[in-house]
Formats: sequence, structure tokens, C-alpha cells
Amino acid sequence: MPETILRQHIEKIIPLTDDEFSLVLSHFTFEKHNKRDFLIRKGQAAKYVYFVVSGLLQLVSDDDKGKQHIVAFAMEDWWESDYFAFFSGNKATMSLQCLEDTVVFCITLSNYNALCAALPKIEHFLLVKSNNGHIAAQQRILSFLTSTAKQRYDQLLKRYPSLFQRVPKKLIASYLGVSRETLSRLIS
Amino acid sequence: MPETILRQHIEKIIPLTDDEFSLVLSHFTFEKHNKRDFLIRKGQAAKYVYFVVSGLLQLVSDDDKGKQHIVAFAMEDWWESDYFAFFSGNKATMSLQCLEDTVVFCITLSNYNALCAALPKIEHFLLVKSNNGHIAAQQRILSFLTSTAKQRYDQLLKRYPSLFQRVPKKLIASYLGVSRETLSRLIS
DNA sequence: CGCGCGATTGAGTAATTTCAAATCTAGTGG
DNA sequence: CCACTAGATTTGAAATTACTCAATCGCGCG
Repeated sequence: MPETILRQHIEKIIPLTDDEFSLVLSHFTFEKHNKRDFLIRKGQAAKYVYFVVSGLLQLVSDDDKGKQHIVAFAMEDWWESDYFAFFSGNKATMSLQCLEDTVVFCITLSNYNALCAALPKIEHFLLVKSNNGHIAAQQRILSFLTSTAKQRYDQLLKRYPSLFQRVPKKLIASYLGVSRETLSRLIS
Repeated sequence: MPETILRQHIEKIIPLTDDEFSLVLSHFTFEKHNKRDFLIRKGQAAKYVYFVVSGLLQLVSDDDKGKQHIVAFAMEDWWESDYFAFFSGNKATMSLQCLEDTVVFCITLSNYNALCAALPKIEHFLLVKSNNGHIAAQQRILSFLTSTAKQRYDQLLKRYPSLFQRVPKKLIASYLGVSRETLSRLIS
């Protein structure tokens, strides 16, 4: 049950009464999407932050030459959005797209703020999540600075082995910041 | 006055009464450091998160070959730490060092938690800061994926022109992820 | 079966690194 | 105030690495 997954996810950080969880849930909408659907399109508003119940998303940015770069994958239990666009109200600079059929909970900025006001301890939960997101992003920066593409590949494989069953290698290459040919040669 | 700078910084996000600010301040200590001092040393505990009142810090990681890589600079009004080590209690994997004489406020993890419990709205402030940090880190990842070193240089110069007056170019090169020789050739 | 997508392989090219040397600069002590 | 030194920057040349472009291979699905 999707609600149970969200509740257990939150309760890893903060305990909730039934009423409190109902309050939380009332601020979200629920959506099912098919593979290749876009949750956020570059150039349009980033209306929601998404919680992935099941499935897999890619956060993608295109460079000047139209080449796609994967900024992040988002799998079960992850929160994702174009956060800059979401919080600032600017047009999205990245797209968020389903790599599999995907089930998500969605929250708008006004509901995000309303929920924080209505239930202050959810702000603690969000702070923990945001800190973890910040740390993860910094680790990724670090890997670009200190590791070779081969090392980054090995780290990713070790940390998210299931990813390699779920996405084509060209997407792994895009995430690692190398061409698919180079990745192919690194592996063999 | 250092306290004023911290207060104004927080009040950009949330208003505070005098009593509330006193409460906030009582959770921090105050330190002055000289150029080249270490606030955090790799392999030791990351006891504090630091708020930079004045001066300049570098967050540095060494790779297997002992080469230094700059993960972040922290200037006036910035918060910095080895956040993973700070929150997890693990030994620091990065060092935080003064590039100039630097004045900071320091907060321990237990005071961080105590302050959040004592003054819930500071959690809102910290959430905004953490979200912004996450966004900034993601922008940096994006720049590694989509931009050339020259473009990253131009972006940095545009965004933080003062940095180029304050640090040697070899540190800029380290931050951008290229050798100092390459940076030198990119500029000319 | 054949099409399309993904993965691999090869060859040539472009970019970056490394190592070495030369030059420049700022701060120190005499 | 000058000379000196350590650190910073630039330049050169060779070696490495990754990229692009192209061709081929493999496999699953209609």
C-alpha cells in the first residue's frame, strides 16, 4: 500500500500518530505514470516535489549541444524535483522523467509550507532529508574531483547494484560523466 | 560586531526577538583563527558546524595520491563543515582550513539538536539553508556534467568575482577540477 | 525474419595531464 | 630600501586519456 510506504519512510525519522499521518497525507496527491512520462519538463514549472513509492526516475539536463546528462536517479523511497525551480518558482532547467512505470506522491510548494506550519515536527524530518541530500550531492562532487571514471563506476556499482539491472549502460555513462564508448572500455 | 552579522543573517529568513536571539547565541561558541589554521582535520572528529563571520575557508579532500581537491570555499555568511562526519559522528574525511584570518561561530551537534528543540522556528531557518546548500551542490554537479573547464571558470568568476582577488589560481584550478597548468592555458 | 536499440570495437583526433624549466611576485630579513 | 627566497604562474613537449565518428555485433520484440 503506497500510504504505508510513505508512512514508514517518515517514521524512520519521526514517529507519527494516525491523525498526524492523515494530516500529512492530506497535503499530497497521488499519481501513477508510465515509462517515458515526464513529471517535470525543462522550460515549464516544477509544480511538485515527488516521493517515489515504486519505479525509477531520472533527473536530466541538456547541454548547449542538446546532449543529455543525468544529474540524479531517484528510486523507491527517494524525494526528487528540480528543487531550484520548485522553491524559486522559476521555470525548470532540468527534466524529471520515468525510466520505469512509477508511482509517486506529490506535494506543491504551498502545501509544503502549509504542512510545515501545521506540523512543525515534519520540518525536522525534512531537515534530516535535506541534510542527507546535501551530503550525497557533496559526495558526488568529491567523486568527480578525486576519482577516475572507473572508480566512480565501481563505487556506484557497489552502492546501487540494482541500478545496473534496471537501466541501460548508456544512462550509467551519462550519470558518471563519460561517453558510453569510454564506459564500455573501462568495464572490459 | 560578530553577533549582529549572525543575527541579520538569520533574520533574512525568520524574525527573532532579542530573547530568541540570545537563546540562539547561547548555543554557539566564538573563535578567531589565523590563516592556515585547521578547523577540521581529516581523520579527526568534525565537532562543529561553522558560521563564517569574516575570512575564508577551504573544504579540502585528498585523493589516494595525496593530491588536494577543494570541495568548497566558504566565505562570509556561509555555513560549512564536513557534514557527513558532523552528523554521523564518524571521523572527518575532509579538512576545513583557513585561507585567511577567519572569525567563526561554532555549534556542536548536541547544541544543534538542543537549539532546534528549544526554538522550532530555527529548524525552518536551517531547512531553508540546507535546501539552498543542496541546490548549490547540485548546480555544481551539473557544471561538471555539462560544462567545459573554461565555462566553469567563467561561471565562477561571474558569480564570485572577489574570490579571484583572495586566493591563488592553483586553488581555483583545484576547485574546478583541472590542473593549474590547464587553467593557466584556458585563461590566456 | 528483420527491425531497432544497446553495446562493443577500431581508428583518428582533441583535450588534459605530467614533468620540467623558466619567469614572475610578494613578503622577509638584513 | 634592496636582495633574496619561497611560492605562484606560465610555457614547452611528451605521454596519456577521453572523445567522436563509424562500423559491427547481439538480442529482444513485433
